Amino acid sequence: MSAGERAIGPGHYRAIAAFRHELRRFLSFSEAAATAVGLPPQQHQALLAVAGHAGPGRPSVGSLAGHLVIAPQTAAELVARMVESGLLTKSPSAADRRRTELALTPKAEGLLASLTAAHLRELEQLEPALARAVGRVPAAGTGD
Amino acid sequence: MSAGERAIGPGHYRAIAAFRHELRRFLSFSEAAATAVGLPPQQHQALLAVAGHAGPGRPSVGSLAGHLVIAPQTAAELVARMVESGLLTKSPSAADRRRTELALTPKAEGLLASLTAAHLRELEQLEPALARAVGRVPAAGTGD
DNA sequence: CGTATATACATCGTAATACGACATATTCCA
DNA sequence: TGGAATATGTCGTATTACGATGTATATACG
Repeated sequence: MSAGERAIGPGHYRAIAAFRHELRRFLSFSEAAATAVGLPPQQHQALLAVAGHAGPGRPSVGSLAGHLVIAPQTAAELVARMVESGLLTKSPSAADRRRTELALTPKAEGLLASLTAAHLRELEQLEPALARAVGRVPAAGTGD
Repeated sequence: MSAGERAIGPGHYRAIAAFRHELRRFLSFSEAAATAVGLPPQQHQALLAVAGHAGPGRPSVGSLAGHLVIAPQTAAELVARMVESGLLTKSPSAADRRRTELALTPKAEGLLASLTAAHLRELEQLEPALARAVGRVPAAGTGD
């Protein structure tokens, strides 16, 4: 075959399907854990993104969207729901008044700490399974 | 602190947030790739699960649900949409007539092969980033 | 300085998908 | 055989995402 083409076979499908299954198991656990404490899954992810924000200062609505890989207006709606339910506070940025800076409320900090502890335990189990699943994905063109 | 408690700190949040961000980037790529060939993301996952089915014989609606970690009736609805659009075929199981066995149509095989080639390329890039992100998650209780 | 353009956030209507509750057909078992 | 369990299907509802669009603020440039 010519350069750039890839031969796909049953081995590829089994390996990638197994990888996706591991991802889904973890995501399913995470959604259930969030729901169990009364938090929609996306709101849990937003709390984590705000608390784990890398740069200096507080994250904005736009940087939250970037971190969650969602459209900016989707992040704005998500934030509005979370302010409404007492999980986030918004404050206009002093440097750029178009921006809204986000911060966790004490209530949100408590929920996030609890959820994160559970996730750390789950991740300790997921890590080997996920690494195994990724490692078993054959290199393209070598795989059935 | 007492046994079983976990001290959660900024390091945990940053590490787990980074891990989730890597997952989201991959999932976002995958959704975009599926959509680009006219396939809803869940239907792409269903094709992969059927093609990568581990056991002997063909997968049923229920085993598809198990693999995708969704409720059985959700899988039944998904399958119905896919049969409607010419991606899957259903046939009653000879051994247990409650079950419906699933198979890909040639059209679906073509789409899946194309998508899988693209995903193999993406996974080659994701693997190190994901492994790095998982590896940076501190052990519970040691983390800020 | 003032206008054009870009950026950040917000609002509204629409679409996709998942689940709970429930229904039906088939199988298993006492 | 009768009843419980299993597999799939149907329907109504809720969540959430996005495109299109609007408004406020910032920036570039002549």
